[in-house]
Amino acid sequence: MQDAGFERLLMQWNKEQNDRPMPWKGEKNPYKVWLSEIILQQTRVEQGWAYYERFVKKYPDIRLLAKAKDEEVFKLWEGLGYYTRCKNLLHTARFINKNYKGKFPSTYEKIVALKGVGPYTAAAIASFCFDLPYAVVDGNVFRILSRVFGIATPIDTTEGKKQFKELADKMLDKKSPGLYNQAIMDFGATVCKPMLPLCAGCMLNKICKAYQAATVNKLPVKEKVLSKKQRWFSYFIFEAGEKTFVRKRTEKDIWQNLFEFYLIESASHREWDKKMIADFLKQQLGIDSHEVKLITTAASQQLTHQHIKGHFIVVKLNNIPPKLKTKDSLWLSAQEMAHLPFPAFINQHLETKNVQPALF
DNA sequence: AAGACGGGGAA
DNA sequence: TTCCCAGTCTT
Repeated sequence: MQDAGFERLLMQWNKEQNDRPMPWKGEKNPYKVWLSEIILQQTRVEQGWAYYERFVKKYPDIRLLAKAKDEEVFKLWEGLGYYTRCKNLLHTARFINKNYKGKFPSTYEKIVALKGVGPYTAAAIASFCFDLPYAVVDGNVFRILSRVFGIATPIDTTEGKKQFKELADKMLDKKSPGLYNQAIMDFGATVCKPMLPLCAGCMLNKICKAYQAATVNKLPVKEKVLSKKQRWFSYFIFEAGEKTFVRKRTEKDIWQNLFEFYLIESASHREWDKKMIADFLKQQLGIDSHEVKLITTAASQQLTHQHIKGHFIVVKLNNIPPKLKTKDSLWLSAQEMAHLPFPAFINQHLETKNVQPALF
């Protein structure tokens, strides 16, 4: 395939027009680059920015991160999503601290072997920190290459991934891989954007196949359509004295390692009134005496593959029922709870003051 | 090869 | 609402 000076034009754009400041830009410290790349996986720069700064401030080096308590790190990650990233972050920090004496590995093979580090992240670290010739292939690169070279191969297929990776490797500026990788991602984020790309003023529009064919908004091609699962969560917030019932989500599901209240899940909408609550508490938990303080209106949150809806029901108890004294249950004060990470779905309820009691 | 995994911003 | 984001891991 004719490259038509893609690399030269991209680097020219970078030199003349790229003005995109980011806290990790130009960073050579592999710990900080690694941290930023993990935070930025499937996450917008604007969303990850403040998280990166908080992490660097709290854990200036990998040793301090390795020695931190799990809950403390998860609390700092709270709200960022994809929480296995946080789990792997801690695992890898401790792994490097123990096995590499705190020194970040400097070869691609060793970097890509780290938990939570795939081909993209390894290429980013290797090129930014060690000037190794590995091309990053992220969402920006798929989009730019498919448009500039007019490639309609679906990017979410094995064949597509292979084709774009080969092209990306071919285009890479082997003399300055770090600069090139930074440039192509900045270009994708600021010019060759997913929606409303700035084609008119684009320095590459003369060589861009999609621009010439007016197919920019058709590329890149994705084959799969994602289906969404509907779930309904009824959260009972049990309060006994100053303590609230809380448990850790350990099952293989969303929000693993985060905390929550007592959960009843149903496949579809479930409405509660005082009588249903009384029956449920009596039959399932052996609770005789209680006071329903609040039944919220439906709360809702969109996730990528799921749509979560549900109620929060605040119930005041006179004492802690035996059935809620299991091994995985915690009864905590508000202050203790404040140190724990919760899903955004729950935090949005906790922070919302406009919860209005349902009529009952 | 397909599915799972969050949350938020923009259109 | 839908799409997509500096992807990776599991099944």
